[in-house]
Amino acid sequence: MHAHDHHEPQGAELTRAARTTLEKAGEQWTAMRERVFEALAGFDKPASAYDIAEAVSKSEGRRVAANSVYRILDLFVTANLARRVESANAYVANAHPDCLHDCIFLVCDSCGQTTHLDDDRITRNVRAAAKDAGFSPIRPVIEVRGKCGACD
Amino acid sequence: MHAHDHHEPQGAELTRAARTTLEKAGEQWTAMRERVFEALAGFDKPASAYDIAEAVSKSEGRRVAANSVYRILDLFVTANLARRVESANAYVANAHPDCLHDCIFLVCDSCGQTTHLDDDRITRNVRAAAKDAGFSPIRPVIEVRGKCGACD
DNA sequence: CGACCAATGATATGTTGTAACTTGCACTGC
DNA sequence: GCAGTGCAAGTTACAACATATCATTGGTCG
Repeated sequence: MHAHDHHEPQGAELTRAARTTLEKAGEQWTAMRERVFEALAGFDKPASAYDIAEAVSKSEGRRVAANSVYRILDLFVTANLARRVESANAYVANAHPDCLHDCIFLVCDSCGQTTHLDDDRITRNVRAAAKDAGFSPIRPVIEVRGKCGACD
Repeated sequence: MHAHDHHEPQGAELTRAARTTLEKAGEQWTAMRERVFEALAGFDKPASAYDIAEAVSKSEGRRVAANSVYRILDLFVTANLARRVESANAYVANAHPDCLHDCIFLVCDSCGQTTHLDDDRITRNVRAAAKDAGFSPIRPVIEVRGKCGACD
C-alpha cells in the first residue's frame, strides 16, 4: 500500500472493508474467501459463480469447484458483502457492506454493465406496498433491464 | 360455456382473452399454444417451463419437450400473455393481457404463492430514477421475496 | 404439383444450482 | 502430545434451467 496515493486502488480498501464486516458478523476471513471476494470485485460486471470459479482457478493454478464458490457467495450475500442480480443469475461485490440498503440495479442488455442506485424513497414504497397487500417483505428485488448511456 | 353462470370459470374467459390478444399481435393461436397457456393458467403459483412441459405431456399422453415450451413462453411474454418471475425462474399467466403494466410480484419464500400488484406510482418512480441516472429503462423487474399472509 | 414458410419435434449440449458425503485443519481440554 | 470437536473446503453426482441445431410437418400460394 502506498501512503502517498490518495486514489487508493479500490481493491485493497474494499477487501479490507469486506474482511472487517465479515469478521464482525462472526465469520472467518479465510484465504479462499479472500480470493473469491477479489475475483468478484475484479469483474466490472456481474459475475456468475462459474465465472468466479474459473477466475480463481486460473489465478490459483488449481481447480476450484463452483459449489465451493456458491457457498462463499451465499455467505457474502448473507453478510451484505455481495448481492445477487436475479435477472442475470450473477453477483456483484458491494462497495459499502456497512450500509444496509435495498438497492436498485440497472442492467444493460447490450453490454451487461450494471450500476446500482440507492433510492430509499422507492424501496420504502415497495416494502410499504407489499405490506399493504398483507405480505411481509424480506428481500425486495428491484432491477431495471435496459440500455446504459454508452450503448444507448 | 354456461351463460347462466356469472362466476365464469376464469379459465375459459382467460383463454379467449389470451387468444384475442395473441391474434391481434399477428401471431397464430395454435393447439399447442392453447395447451401451454392453459397449463400455465392452471398452476396456482409460478410454473417453470419444465413444470409446464410435464403438465402438457401428461394431459396430452405424449412427450412434449421443454424447448417447445420455452419458445411458446417467450412468445407469450413478448405478447404480454405471461410474465416471467425472475427470482423464481418461472412464469405466470397474465390475467389482463390488454393492460400494459410494469407489475410487482410478491413471492412467498415458504409456499411459493405469488401475487402481483400494479402500482404505477412506484413503477413510474423506478423508471424515472433509472432515467435520471442516464439509463434507458426497458423492462423493470420488481419482485419482493418474503412471507405471504398465510405463511407468516 | 412444388417451392416456401412458420410451427413444432427431436436431439444434444450448455449453464446454473444443490445435495451428500469426505477430507483437512485449527482449536480445545485432558 | 493427542483425542474430540466443529467449521471450511473438496469431490462427486445430479437436478433444474436454458439454448442451439437440424429435421419434419402441414398449410398456403404461385
